Amino acid sequence: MKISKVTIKDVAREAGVSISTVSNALNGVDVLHPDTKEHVLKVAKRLNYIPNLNGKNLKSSATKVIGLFITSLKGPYYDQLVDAISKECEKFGYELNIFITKNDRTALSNILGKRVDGAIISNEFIDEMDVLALEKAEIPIVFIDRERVSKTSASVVFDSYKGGQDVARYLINLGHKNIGYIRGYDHLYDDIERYAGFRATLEEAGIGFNEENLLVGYFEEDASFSAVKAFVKSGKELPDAIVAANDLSAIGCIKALKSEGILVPKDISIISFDNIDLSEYFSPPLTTVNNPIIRLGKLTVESLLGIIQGKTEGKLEKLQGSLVVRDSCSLNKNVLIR
Amino acid sequence: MKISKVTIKDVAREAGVSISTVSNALNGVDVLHPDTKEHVLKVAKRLNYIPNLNGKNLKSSATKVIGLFITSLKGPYYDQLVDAISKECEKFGYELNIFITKNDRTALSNILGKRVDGAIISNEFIDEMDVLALEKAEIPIVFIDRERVSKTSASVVFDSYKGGQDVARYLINLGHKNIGYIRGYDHLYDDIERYAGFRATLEEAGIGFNEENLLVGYFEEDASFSAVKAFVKSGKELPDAIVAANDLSAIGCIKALKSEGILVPKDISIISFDNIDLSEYFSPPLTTVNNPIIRLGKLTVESLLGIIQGKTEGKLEKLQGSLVVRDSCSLNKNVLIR
DNA sequence: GCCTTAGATTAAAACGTTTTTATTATTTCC
DNA sequence: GGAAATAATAAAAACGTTTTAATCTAAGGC
Repeated sequence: MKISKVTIKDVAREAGVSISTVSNALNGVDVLHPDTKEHVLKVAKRLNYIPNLNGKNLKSSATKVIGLFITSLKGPYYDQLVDAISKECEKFGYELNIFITKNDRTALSNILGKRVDGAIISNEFIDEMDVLALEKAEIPIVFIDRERVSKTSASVVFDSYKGGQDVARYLINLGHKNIGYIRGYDHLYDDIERYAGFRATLEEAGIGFNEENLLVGYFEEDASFSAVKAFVKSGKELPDAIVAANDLSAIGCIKALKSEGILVPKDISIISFDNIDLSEYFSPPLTTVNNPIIRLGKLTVESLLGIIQGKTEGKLEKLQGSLVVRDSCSLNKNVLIR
Repeated sequence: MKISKVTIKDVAREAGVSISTVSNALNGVDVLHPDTKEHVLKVAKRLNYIPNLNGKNLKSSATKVIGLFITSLKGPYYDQLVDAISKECEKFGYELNIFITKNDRTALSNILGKRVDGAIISNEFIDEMDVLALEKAEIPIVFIDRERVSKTSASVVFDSYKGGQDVARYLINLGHKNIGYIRGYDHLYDDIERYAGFRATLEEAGIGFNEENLLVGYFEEDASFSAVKAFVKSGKELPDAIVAANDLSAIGCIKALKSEGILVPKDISIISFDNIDLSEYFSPPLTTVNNPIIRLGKLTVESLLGIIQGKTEGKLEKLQGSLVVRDSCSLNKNVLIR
């Protein structure tokens, strides 16, 4: 049934040489007579020989592949991130291998199971203990969802805390005092940091936060839509402004408001994070904190390759964003009147 | 430097049994005394043993992973597709492993190099000869970018030809005669089929096509924007309607027109393919052909697993879409006047 | 109590490579 | 022209598993 696969042995037999010679010819170890090398290569090609990677990686454990372990690829944020990472890997001659997984075991088993030379991890489900195991095994890793540094593991993150501060300050400067917040997932680095920065800044400014105005949108458009819709329907007093944990949430939020006849930014200001492409041509164009996703992706790969090649040790890099002002926020009406 | 990895041998030594016993215990081969099994498992856990996948797959070549070989993940279309595929794999206990590659060699080498049990291929760069090699090797494969069937390879495609016919008929019924077209990539199945269906329908209706109205937008928003912008700037007579090869192209097209003061659908009708989420809330909401992406993804995985498990042979499945009428098309003004 | 059988475990072969070491053939040196 | 160095190739060990075949021990059968 199963067609017998052509192995290095077959090539050796067909070419009339030993398997070591074939291996050397194929891997460019410059020790062979040019004629034999050429001959072997020709035979290998004729037989359509393709090396078994399991055999190969079993012996010489450099796979030349880096693994990206991520919980989801959905949405424009990951689009950009993955694209940047992929391009950068290609540039350096590494293969990228993406694993979508919420299950930390598949990550562990693929990383420690030596299918990759190094890993990029954006997977909050890998818990502290497993991270420790990875560090102990001294496998090159870059985290983009947590701050974690060792000799062989680095972190590249967006300075979300600073982002949270920025949006809070911006809204405060516009005269807003009653500010709501739509969180994403409260176990995610970016969500935690953004919210923390926001709250801290409010506190510094002596402005209170009404816990009733804290919604949850799971970084998604639909969930945010529902949450906001429900809030409005409940008849509670609307805040002057709302911070959304990411642009997608802001979009869901604005759509919900719109469906209830509430206008942005006239009746309420909305501000968010990421600056995805869509935020520019959504109506209204979103005021948002630019997240340098592409640079983050590039740096991640560079950092990882540095560790893999033994050139650098793990370190923490925190990338700064900047506020992109568009049309979704306006001065507080009360301030205007005053 | 490199920390020595714990292998099955270490577990065996520590547990005071042979490596075969460890292997049997770990893989649930029911031949061991329950007590030994339990003991071995406990030791393995204590040592944090994780099997080397290369060693494992070298011997017993069932990897329980399926590979997705795809040229790009960018854009909402692939978002949905990959998400559907991923969920379906998980459902059946298979690991999904995504390779972004324009380079057919990495695909070939990973598939024939036995890192996967089967492959889903959406990669036009894999040429006919290599496809033949894959079929000859009898490796389970499902193509979603071409029609190709053998005992171990299947195809699941969207009926793009029919889609092309549908949009053409719809525009003709609205009274349009001078119709333009924005193609994607003319080596891609969906692009070829859509355009062919469109042209054939025009011909049947006795309506000519002006080759000057054929633009190229590479399935992207930006490229389409530029192409349309250039067309308008050139001063050529605008068609009554334009078919865009996908929604993203339509969006770029509409934005370009808008920037030149041309209104959709008042001045010109735009129709496209895919029905991505965005098409609903873009302004104007797009009239487009619904592409059952999620069903396509599910069917792909089911089909592949059927082949892997030897239950089914390869077959061709062609999924039908349907026109979703929104606001980007209108009756031809000339018809109205008449 | 001996022989067979079943149950439990182990030893050894195999998977397809790379790499280290060994072998053979050729050249260089004086 | 023989020893030593060099070049070219091959043999064998190793990587970490699974699996097949072999061994050992205890249990039954008579």
